[in-house]
Amino acid sequence: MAPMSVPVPRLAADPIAEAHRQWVAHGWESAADGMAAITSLMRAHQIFLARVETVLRPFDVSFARYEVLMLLHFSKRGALPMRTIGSRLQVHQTSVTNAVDRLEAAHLVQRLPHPTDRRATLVELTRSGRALAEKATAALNAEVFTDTGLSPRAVNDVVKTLSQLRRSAGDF
Amino acid sequence: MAPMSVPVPRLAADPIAEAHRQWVAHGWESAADGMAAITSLMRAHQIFLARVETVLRPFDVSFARYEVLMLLHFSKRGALPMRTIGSRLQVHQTSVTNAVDRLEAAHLVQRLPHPTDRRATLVELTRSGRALAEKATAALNAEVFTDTGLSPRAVNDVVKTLSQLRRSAGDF
DNA sequence: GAAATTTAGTAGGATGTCCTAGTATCTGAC
DNA sequence: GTCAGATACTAGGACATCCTACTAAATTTC
Repeated sequence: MAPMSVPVPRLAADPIAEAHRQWVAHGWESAADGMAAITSLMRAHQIFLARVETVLRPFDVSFARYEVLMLLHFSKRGALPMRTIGSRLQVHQTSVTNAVDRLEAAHLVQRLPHPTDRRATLVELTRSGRALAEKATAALNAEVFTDTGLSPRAVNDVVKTLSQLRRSAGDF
Repeated sequence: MAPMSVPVPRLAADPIAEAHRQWVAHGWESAADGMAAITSLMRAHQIFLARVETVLRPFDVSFARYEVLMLLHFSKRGALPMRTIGSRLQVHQTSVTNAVDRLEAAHLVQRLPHPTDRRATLVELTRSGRALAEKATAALNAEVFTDTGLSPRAVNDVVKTLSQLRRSAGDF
């Protein structure tokens, strides 16, 4: 942190506003707003992912693996087929294989044969996996989710707008 | 695409709305909205990144490398120090090194010694790099940015809300 | 009932991101 | 002027994501 007596250096203008101006200057008015929206999304994602990963680091899980744990935590039996995990989280099967490999190595989940479909594999939360999910959630709630840096109204707007977007993209 | 006579299979409910319900059910009301907002952001990011990468694939550049090209394209001399690229794009120096390595291998940019600071390296857009930036932008404008799947009003709201957020996160 | 197709999961590889560590150079305090 | 600390960049490694290709098992078709 800079001492208070030292003026904070002038930061450059918002790079996205700058890009928007460039888009307009090049005659791409009709795409400028969309470009700004998508670029904003990319940056906001980066910012929040970093925050979340920082909070999760002491628990030795990534956000991707945390999402798997929570999905299992919320399921009736604490177990789901790999494939189901992939569709709920909207990630590629191979990403699920990767995440489950690591979770299993950390004894947070365990692979079990599916009782009726021998192609499928069930992923089951272990006792320590469930405990970790709860502790990590408490930390995320306290340190990230409760105060996102946006007003409650803005938070709601973001959720609504993006859910409209996800729906139009076939997310659900 | 499914023929019109075949009913579209019932998709599961929105997974984020479902997670929100779970959060509330577990007594985490004060964090539920923030969780939903951040999770929505993650999904929206994933959706748009995939769209953008699909459009850029024929040009053999990723979105990360495209951003570097555009930054150089918009600079006065078509050249910037590595470090400047990193701060403008808000990515780690090593990510810049990685992107520039690949862009240079594709002859889209070229590394030059900095005239006054021998520690620094200038990255300069080549003729073909500039041409590619223009063609890729035309494709992105036409296929992604002009129609994001959101209303113009929603697009503006997203930009405004997220810029407030980026500012509070120190993004500019 | 057998063959073709679809589905579930894994393996290997590419890309992008970050982190830590290391080298070279510049800056500023003394 | 020297030397300590800051700054610019690269190297190597950990993760996460996707893609293509492959095996095994279930389902559909005929």
